Amino acid sequence: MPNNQFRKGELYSFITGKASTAIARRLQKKFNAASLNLTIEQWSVLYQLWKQDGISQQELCNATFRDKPSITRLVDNLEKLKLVKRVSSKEDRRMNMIFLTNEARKMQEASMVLAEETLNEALESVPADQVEICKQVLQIVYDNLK
Amino acid sequence: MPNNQFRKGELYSFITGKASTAIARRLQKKFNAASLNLTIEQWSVLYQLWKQDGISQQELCNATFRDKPSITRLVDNLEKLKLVKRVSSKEDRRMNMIFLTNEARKMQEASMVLAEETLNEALESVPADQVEICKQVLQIVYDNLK
DNA sequence: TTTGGTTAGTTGTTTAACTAACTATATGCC
DNA sequence: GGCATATAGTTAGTTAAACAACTAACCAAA
Repeated sequence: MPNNQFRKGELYSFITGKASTAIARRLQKKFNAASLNLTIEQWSVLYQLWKQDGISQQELCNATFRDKPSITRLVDNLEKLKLVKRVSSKEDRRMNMIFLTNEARKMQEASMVLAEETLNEALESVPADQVEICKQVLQIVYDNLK
Repeated sequence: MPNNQFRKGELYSFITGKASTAIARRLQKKFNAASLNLTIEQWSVLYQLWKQDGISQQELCNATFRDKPSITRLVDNLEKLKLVKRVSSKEDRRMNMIFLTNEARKMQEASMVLAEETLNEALESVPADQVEICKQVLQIVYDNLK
């Protein structure tokens, strides 16, 4: 049974995800305005490290839904900014464990405030139960395509 | 009143839109498998032209939520692929009207079948009313941040 | 008619995504 | 021990996004 409730005209924006783009752009602007010298992509990597420091690049790939070359470059750029450090693992010398610097740790508080602020602005006037349903649908979509 | 029903751990994936990324990646794979030599971004431009041929680059910006440089480059690449043609307007010589070639017109049917197929796969087992709510929430999010 | 502001589009630069091809290390099997 | 295979990460090349600075054309008011 086809589950496609999209009229033709709506197909494009669901596929290309204009809402999440808009959220990312808004957050980026807040970062810039606060002189937080970070891209959203760099922030998404730091975000995982704030949750757990010292994980491997492969674990960052899984956590951020990126492939290995993307993480290599993001870690390159974060290292140039002196926000993370690669430390090769002693147990398995193929692996780099990625560690936050003190400077990166200091950015957590400010950036998380801006991220939550952005979500509040995005979800203004949306009832809580509808946000919950939306989250569930997006999760199922992700799982369906994984 | 804060509307933020996100536990911290979910914040990132809502902001960066892993679901829409997954949809785009799936559709791109279908294009490649079908030897449709198109990126999703190029397809999103053609999609607008299939709806209405001969619109300006500015109208493409609005329709695809992109800025002008992005559309300039996408049209550049589509022109290289001989899928569109720039025709400068006679009424206003600043404007380029973008027209599909015959080759591009031939791609509509096949690519739309793949796009709808992708959406059906993405939304499998999601009840219609929940899809409807999800669409509404994403639209509100977009409008809130516009 | 010219000056100032606006609109349409282009170019340059940086960051990132994706694919494919690659190196180096680890592991498991004979 | 030696070989095949898998895993971790890097490099190269193309496409695209975001931003700033730019050119060209249009338009309106002095």
